[in-house]
This record gives sequence, C-alpha cells and structure tokens, in this order.
Amino acid sequence: MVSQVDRKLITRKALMDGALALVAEGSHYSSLSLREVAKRGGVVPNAFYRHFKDLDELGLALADEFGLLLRLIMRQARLQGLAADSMISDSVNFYVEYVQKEPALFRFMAQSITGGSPAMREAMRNELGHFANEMVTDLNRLGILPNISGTDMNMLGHLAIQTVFGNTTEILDLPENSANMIEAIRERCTKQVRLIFLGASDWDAKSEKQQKLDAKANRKKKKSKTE
Amino acid sequence: MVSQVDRKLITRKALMDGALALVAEGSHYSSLSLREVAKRGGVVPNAFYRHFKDLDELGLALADEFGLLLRLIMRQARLQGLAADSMISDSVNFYVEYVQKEPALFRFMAQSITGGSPAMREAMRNELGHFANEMVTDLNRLGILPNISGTDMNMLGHLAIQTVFGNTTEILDLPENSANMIEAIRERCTKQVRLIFLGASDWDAKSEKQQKLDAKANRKKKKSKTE
DNA sequence: ACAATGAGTGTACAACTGTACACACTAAGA
DNA sequence: TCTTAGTGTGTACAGTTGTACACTCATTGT
Repeated sequence: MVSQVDRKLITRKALMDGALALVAEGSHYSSLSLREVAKRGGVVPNAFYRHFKDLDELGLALADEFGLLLRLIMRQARLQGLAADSMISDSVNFYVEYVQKEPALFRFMAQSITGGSPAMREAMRNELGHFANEMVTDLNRLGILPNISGTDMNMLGHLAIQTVFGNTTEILDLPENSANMIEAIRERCTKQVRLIFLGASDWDAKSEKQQKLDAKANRKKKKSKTE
Repeated sequence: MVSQVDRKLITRKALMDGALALVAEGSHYSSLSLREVAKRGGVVPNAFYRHFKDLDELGLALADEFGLLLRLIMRQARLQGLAADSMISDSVNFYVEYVQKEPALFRFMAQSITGGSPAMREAMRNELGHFANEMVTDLNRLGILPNISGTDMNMLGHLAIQTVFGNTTEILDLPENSANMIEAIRERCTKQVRLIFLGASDWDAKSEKQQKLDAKANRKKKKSKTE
C-alpha cells in the first residue's frame, strides 16, 4: 500500500540503480540498452518511458545524483574540520574512501567525462568545476595562499581536483582486498597534491616575472616559426 | 594490381580508420557495432573476421597505433631541441597541436582510459606510463631537478603528463575555429605544468621533513578514528 | 461512489546485431 | 601450368533492439 507518487519515485530510483549496477559490472553506460536497464530495474521495457524519454535523460539524472554526492562529501569534509597540518592527506583519504563506498557512481562519472554524450560531458565538467570552486572558496576563507590572484587560484583549484579525480579509475580497477595498492595510490596522490600546493606557495610576484619572460620567449619562437 | 599481403594490410587499415572515423563523429568506441565498422571500412561484415577476432582486438590495435603516435611526438620534440627558458610552454603547445592534428586517435585514447575493456584500460595506462617514463629520463639526462629521488621523479612525471592529458577532451570538445579558446586552454595548461615544476624545485630535504610530520599526524588521526 | 488519471503490462514489428556456411576469384607456390 | 591458400562476398538465421498500440488496475480527486 504505497502512494502513487512514491511508487513513481521508487521505480525511477530502481531504473537509475539498475543502470548503475550494469555500469559497476563492467559495461560502459553508452553501450547499455533500454531493455537491459528496464529488466535490471525490475520493470517491463515500456514502463521506462513513464520516467525517462531516453537513456540520455536517465544519464543526466545520474549526473545530478553524482553532483549531490559531491556536495555531501564537501559538507562532511567541512564538518570534520580538517586540521591544517594534515589537511591534504585527510582530504585525499576522504576522497579515496568515498570512491570505494560508491564505486558505481564514480565509475559512471569517470566514463561520462570522456565518453558520454556532449551534454553529459558538459554536465560532468560543470559538477567537477563547481567542486573546484567550492574548494577555492574554502581556501580563501581560511586565508591559505593569500598572495595568489583570483584566476590563478581558480587554475590551482582545477589542477588539484583534476589530479585527485585522475586516480579514480585506477582505484576502481584494483581487485578487491588489495589494501596495500590502495595505500600506494593514496600516498602518491597525497604527494602530488602536496607538491602542487608547494608550488602554489611560491607562485608569487617573483614567479610571475619569470612567467612573463617565458611568455615573451614563446611569442618570439612562434613568430620565427611563421616566418 | 596489388600483392596479397598489401591488400590485407590495406583493408586492415581501412577497418581501423573506419572505427576511428565513427569515434571522431561522436560515437563511443564501446558502442560501435562490427557491421558499422565493416561498412565504414568499405567491406562486407564477414570480411572483418579475416583481420580481427573481435572489436576488442581492433581496439588493442588502435591502442598500439596511439602508442606509435606518442613515440613520434617524443622524437619530434627531441629533434626540435627545446630551449630551457620556454621548454614547458613549448611542450604544451606541441601537445595541443597534435591533439588537433589527430583528433580521432586522441578521442579514442580519452575514451579508452576510463571506458574501454579492462585490457584496453591497462594498455592505455601503459602507453601513458611509458610516455611519462621517457619524460623522466629526459629530465634526468638534462640534469633538471637533480635533488629529487627516483620514486618522486616518477610521481612528478606522472603528475605532469596526467595534467596535460587531462585537457584533451576539453580541446576536442571545442567547436572549430575557436582559436581563442584553444589559446586559453594552452595558457592554463602551461601555467599548471609550470606550477608543478615550481613545486618540484622545492621538493627537497626540507619539504621531505614536512612530509614526514604530516604523515605522522595522519597516522595519529587514523588511530584515534579506529578507537 | 464514481469517473479519471496514470503506472505498469503484453503483444507486435521492423530494424539491426553477431556469426555460421558455402562460395568466388585472384595472387602465390609447385 | 595447375593446385593451393586466402581475401572478400552473399545468403541465412536466431537473438536483441527501440518503440507503437491497446490494455489492466490501483490510486486519486470529486
């Protein structure tokens, strides 16, 4: 005895979970069939149309769900109140933990950034971009790296999240019970992010000067090439 | 009047190019059908089996071709003899140029790292890893960053190439004739790599000490969590 | 209490899929 | 020169695909 709107929400969720399950089992989202997904959701193929017009539309709904997960992760991380001396390794650990906790959604995300429909790719890029922006906001609020300009801070944020997210597939591809491998990835990733922030702390007026010099040399070279 | 082995090689190439063409037009490799690929290669479906057992096998052949392209890029970059003062921006420009020159292969690569079969993913990771190793060898030969240990140098190489390759999909998704957007990506990517190397130049004994401190704090936190 | 809304079902069909089999035709080797 | 090997073709078939149409039946709002 469930209300009609609940029933609808339940089936909708079942379809989304069905698609995710298939992805988690190794299929690529863009090679799924509507019938497969419907069957996995415990529903007849035609019922699919009561919820989504397309598999593309379902994909965008999954992208939304992934965005929600990201927001949840951010909130959790903030609540935990990371200590300054271990902020980077804590964040990386946090991320790795969530990838293992929600492998299907992260696998889907990884697939979609490079392989989804154009709309899908944009949606995923937006989610990650939002995540990076939030991180930059936090860094500013905490007064970390105060000497860096706004655009450079943005660049830094994107670099950091791109680096962390770049390890996703590798984590997911590990066989189960290989905690030592996970540990290795975690350490390498922490090192990488730490190196990035070390670079950022030197990314001040001095390096700006160097940058301009380099840019000039670059333009010169380009010019001589076209001649 | 072509020899039999030539004919075979020609058709094989046609099949591979057909698959790449479909990928370049927006399909995901893992959603291609054998018949589609055969038609695009100008051959009847059954003829496919004379060259590949599977679409997977064709995919691995394409991964090989991508590896060849990477080696070509490396050789070209070395021949050009990059100047020390603009080495980073030159390398990035070089990469961006090749992505635009071979969009299909790079699109295929981007798709395959996160979305191919397990064998495919591993093949692509190996190709990129080899590329990173070559880069590290060059850095060592040129005496750049002599104070960094072997494993850290490896980490650095992987970070650098992951950063550059991370821009691939974004470049490929730009509409044609948007040179200014390309320029923006090129600049951002150059900045990122420069920041990474800036961080690496400080990645010495001093930062190693800081790293150990952080690791200790991390262990402490973990312990208290499990209690 | 009753009509209506709408989630889920069953049947149907044309298009497409991978692949098995028998065949043609041409280059290679005797 | 004649046989052989091997690339490419044509036909065939069973399974899967997306989706249209007509339907049941429970939950809703009156």
